Amino acid sequence: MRTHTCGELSKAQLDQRVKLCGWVDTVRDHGGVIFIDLRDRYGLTQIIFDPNDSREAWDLAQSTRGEYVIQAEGTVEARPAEMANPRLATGEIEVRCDRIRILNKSRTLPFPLEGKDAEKVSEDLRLTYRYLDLRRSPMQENMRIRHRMSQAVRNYLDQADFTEVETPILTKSTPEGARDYLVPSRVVPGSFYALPQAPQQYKQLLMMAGVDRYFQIARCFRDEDLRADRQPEFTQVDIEMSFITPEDIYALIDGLIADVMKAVGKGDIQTPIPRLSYEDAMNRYGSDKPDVRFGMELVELSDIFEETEFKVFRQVVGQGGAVKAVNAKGLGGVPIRVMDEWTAVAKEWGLGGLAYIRAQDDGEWKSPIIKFFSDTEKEQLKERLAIEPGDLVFFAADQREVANKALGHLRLLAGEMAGVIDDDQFAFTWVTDFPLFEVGEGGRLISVHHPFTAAHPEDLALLETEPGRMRAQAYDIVMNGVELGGGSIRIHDPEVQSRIFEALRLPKEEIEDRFGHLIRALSFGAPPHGGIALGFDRFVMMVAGEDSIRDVIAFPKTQKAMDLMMNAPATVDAKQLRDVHIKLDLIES
RNA sequence: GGGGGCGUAGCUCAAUUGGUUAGAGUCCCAGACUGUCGAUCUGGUUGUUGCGGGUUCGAGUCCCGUCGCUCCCGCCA
Repeated sequence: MRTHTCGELSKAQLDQRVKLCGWVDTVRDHGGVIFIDLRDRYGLTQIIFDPNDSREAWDLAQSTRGEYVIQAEGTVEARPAEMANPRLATGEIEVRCDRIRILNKSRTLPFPLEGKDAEKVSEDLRLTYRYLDLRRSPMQENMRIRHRMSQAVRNYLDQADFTEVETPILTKSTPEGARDYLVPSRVVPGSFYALPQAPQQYKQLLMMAGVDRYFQIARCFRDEDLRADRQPEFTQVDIEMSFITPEDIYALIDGLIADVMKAVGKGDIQTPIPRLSYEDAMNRYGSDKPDVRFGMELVELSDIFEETEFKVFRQVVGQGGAVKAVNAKGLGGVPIRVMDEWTAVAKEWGLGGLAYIRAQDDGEWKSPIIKFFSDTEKEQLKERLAIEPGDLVFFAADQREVANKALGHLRLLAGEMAGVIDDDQFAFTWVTDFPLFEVGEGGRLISVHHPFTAAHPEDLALLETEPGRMRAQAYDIVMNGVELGGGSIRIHDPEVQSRIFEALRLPKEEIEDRFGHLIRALSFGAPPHGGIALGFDRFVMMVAGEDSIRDVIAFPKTQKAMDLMMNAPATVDAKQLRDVHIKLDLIES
């Protein structure tokens, strides 16, 4: 139907007879000559119709409207120099057409695809007519970026001798973790499959199968509430390897990220990617996913205030808590109103309040608490925080975890306000040595990563005594303050695995029922193994410079997990329900 | 489950802090125009102010409920 695409013609094809197909982007009708911008995925080409060339074609051209699909035939001509359009790749030429076929008409679109309003169209409209939204060039570009990234991942892992294996979508519900999406069984009444939250157990079983190096670009499903970076179905680059230590994972992923970033033209990533222990990340950045594009690190001050006159600080230190602060360089001039907002944020994250010092340009400190500080304390503060005129210092005094987290959030606000976060920079970091357990309600242990995670070799002995202090052989990869992925070395000893399940206080029957196959598999010569999973949608989102993964997923769902285009989920026929043995008794009408 | 924001013409937004007949740009329709590329010019059509109640002489505006979209907390091993 076409000899060329709308993106490829140039002076190289001068005087050639060509056929183009595409969508009518805009029509500029001058009464005589008519200009049409013809668009396809590859670009935009100006085609012109002159009544003197073909009255018939000119008439048809005049009847076209936006988004009509046409085929046009004509000759490639150079534009006069002053008529060239430097903003178009094809801007030096145009196609003088004497034939046109209208392949399909289009109703007026429910929203504009181009122009100043196109970027602001409400998202529910875009989602209802997603196929139209996807015609927009930013969306086309996002789909291309995603494609290039997945290709780069496949190439890299293929060259590293990985085998891509598909694992089941219809699988089994496991306790803990996210809520499962369930699929009723027709053949076994009253039984349900679950869609995988991740191919976790399958990939470990593949190691026991001797696959040695597995990967999958895997769809995962979690029935939890949505966010800008969370969809009910999402994609992971899922990786597992045998006979490895964390170092092997770091090296592999460093290389993978560098390759992928290169493939999308985002330059050279410095490898090895720097590492931070979980403890350091929390102490220095107040987050397990630190944005390391800027400084403003958290500074320890507890020792300075052990015996201070300022009661609030002294008591916190006396009770084993921490006094810490951040020097938000150059923000000394922020209005009190902002400090009030930040105080509210501080309280949301558990602080009693937010003390601060504003170092004025003349060097004088303004602060509600400074009167309590001795000269020595002030001197130590100034030195340790490197306070200069024009700086803003804010303090947190609380239990160490609370102070860290609160300052971590405030640090991000401060960095943003100071304009020190470079949107074009991509800063990766590993966070290592996560704790194995966190302590939940009633002292109950919960796996921080998942219950198959191996403990740090030195810490296994603490399992029955101080499990809360155990470190895991678990790691996250973080990009610009966003958790890109995480993984761990897995337990390969069935006895250790059983001890962990017991420590998690899972009932014996449940362990057998839900994890029996895994423990059994471990007992048949399971190799030491470990892996990682990367959140592919987030990765693409960051590279594409979007704020939501919805913009890098072709057909995403709304915050209520609805597909507005397909109108899913939806009710089904009574017969379909009978087939799967389901009766809708609990729905209140 | 909780907190915040938004909902007015096909689209993007106004509408004097309760006051006459709800406007603008754009899109769309018609006409004019042979070098535009956000074409231009002239004219025209377009409203259940998300929905349902309430207060009031009077509601886009205030109150209650509800629906939808969105951001966040909880949740997401």
